[in-house]
Amino acid sequence: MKSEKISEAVVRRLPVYLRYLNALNKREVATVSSQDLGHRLNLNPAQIRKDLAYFGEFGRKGIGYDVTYLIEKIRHILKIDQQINVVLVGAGNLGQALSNYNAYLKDNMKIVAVFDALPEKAGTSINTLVVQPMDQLESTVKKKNIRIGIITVPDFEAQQVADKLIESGIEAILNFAPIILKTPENIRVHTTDFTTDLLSLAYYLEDGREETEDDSE
Amino acid sequence: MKSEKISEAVVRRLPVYLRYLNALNKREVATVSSQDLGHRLNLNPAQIRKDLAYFGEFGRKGIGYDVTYLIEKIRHILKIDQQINVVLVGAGNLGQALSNYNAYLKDNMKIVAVFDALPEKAGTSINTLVVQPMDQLESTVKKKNIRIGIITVPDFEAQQVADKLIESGIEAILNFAPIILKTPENIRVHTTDFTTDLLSLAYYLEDGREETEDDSE
DNA sequence: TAGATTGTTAATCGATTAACAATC
DNA sequence: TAGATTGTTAATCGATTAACAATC
Repeated sequence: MKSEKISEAVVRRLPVYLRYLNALNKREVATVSSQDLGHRLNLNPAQIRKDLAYFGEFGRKGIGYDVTYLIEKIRHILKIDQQINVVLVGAGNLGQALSNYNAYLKDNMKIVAVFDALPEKAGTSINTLVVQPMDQLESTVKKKNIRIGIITVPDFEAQQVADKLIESGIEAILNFAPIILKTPENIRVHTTDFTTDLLSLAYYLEDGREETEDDSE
Repeated sequence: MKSEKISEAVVRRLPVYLRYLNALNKREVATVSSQDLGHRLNLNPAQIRKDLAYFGEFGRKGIGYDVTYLIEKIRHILKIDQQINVVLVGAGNLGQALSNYNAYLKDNMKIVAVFDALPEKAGTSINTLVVQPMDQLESTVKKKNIRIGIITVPDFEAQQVADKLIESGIEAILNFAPIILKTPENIRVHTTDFTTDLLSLAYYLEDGREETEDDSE
């Protein structure tokens, strides 16, 4: 166990480990080696061992990692050994799609409220949740102890919504609008942008141009 | 202009540059410096210059970059100076949400067909597109010259759908299912996973534990 | 004991940033 | 000419991978 700063790359691999460990657990596999994990997840075994070692000594030499124990540890590291409540702002198709993931997120994260800026959306239902108007955001965030906000509104509304979320006391934001949010530095923001993903994929298309095809990977 | 291999990090920044350049263009800003761009996009100006320099000399010393010229160049690099046709498989909420982005993607990428594995979905409509059954995939991909596939099916179907897409002649895949697809190495795959994003955000929550808060960033 | 596998240090690799001559 | 800004090389930083002693 060392007290180095943990890079974001490491943190983003933890949920990937967790997912596969959960699958192993379901199959009642008791133990897994960094070798196995690496092979399955296309990662270097040394990297996996190093990632985990940032947080403690979870394995046993000669044996590997106990699956249920490691699950427990990663859940603790990710702070999802307690339920984390999430609010979603933007009750459009994307918001609706994401709220379907609640089942997947049984790892103790849960979307517990949905808001929309359009007053006429208020009162409609998304899955089991009733869409609320924005003026109830702060009170609901506080009442339900909501700590993470998801933004699925059009880009021109996103900054305003982010501001309101932060004002309401949210600690982290997952932003689906294709803009760079201005936020205080104690608020963690991840932006995930479908169009960026898709446009960058086009780069890798083969085509009739004189590109050198030394794309070694 | 050098002929080094371009890293994925560089390629993923190009659409980000493009988006902001388009915004500048709309505002009829003629010229932009790496300084300006960096400030707006939270990137180091040297990095922006270096990224662009991989592909050519697009700027003018003492002046900066001509906005419309740079847009043209980046569009060419990303290969979206021609229309790229995209197929979406999985007509659920997420598929529907993504098909709404067609308007955004006016940069010459377009979702031109939607498929679903469930026979009863066939014939229903998503935006202006009629959902087709899977057995029409290959013929449609060929007929419409579709080159990229988006997978928005449940995780247990994703590998199968990927196989079919590849068989049909697709060159790249954007995968929204939380699994690691096995694909031939000439097929480019980007996986984007909502649950990974959300779980990794939880790590950054402040809480009552003895975490050292040297999270310097 | 022999074989397997961890945790960790050292080596490598790659990406970001700084610096600056060239030049508009 | 003076000021601004590029393109590019060199320096720095950080992340990944290899190697191996410790040990189950």
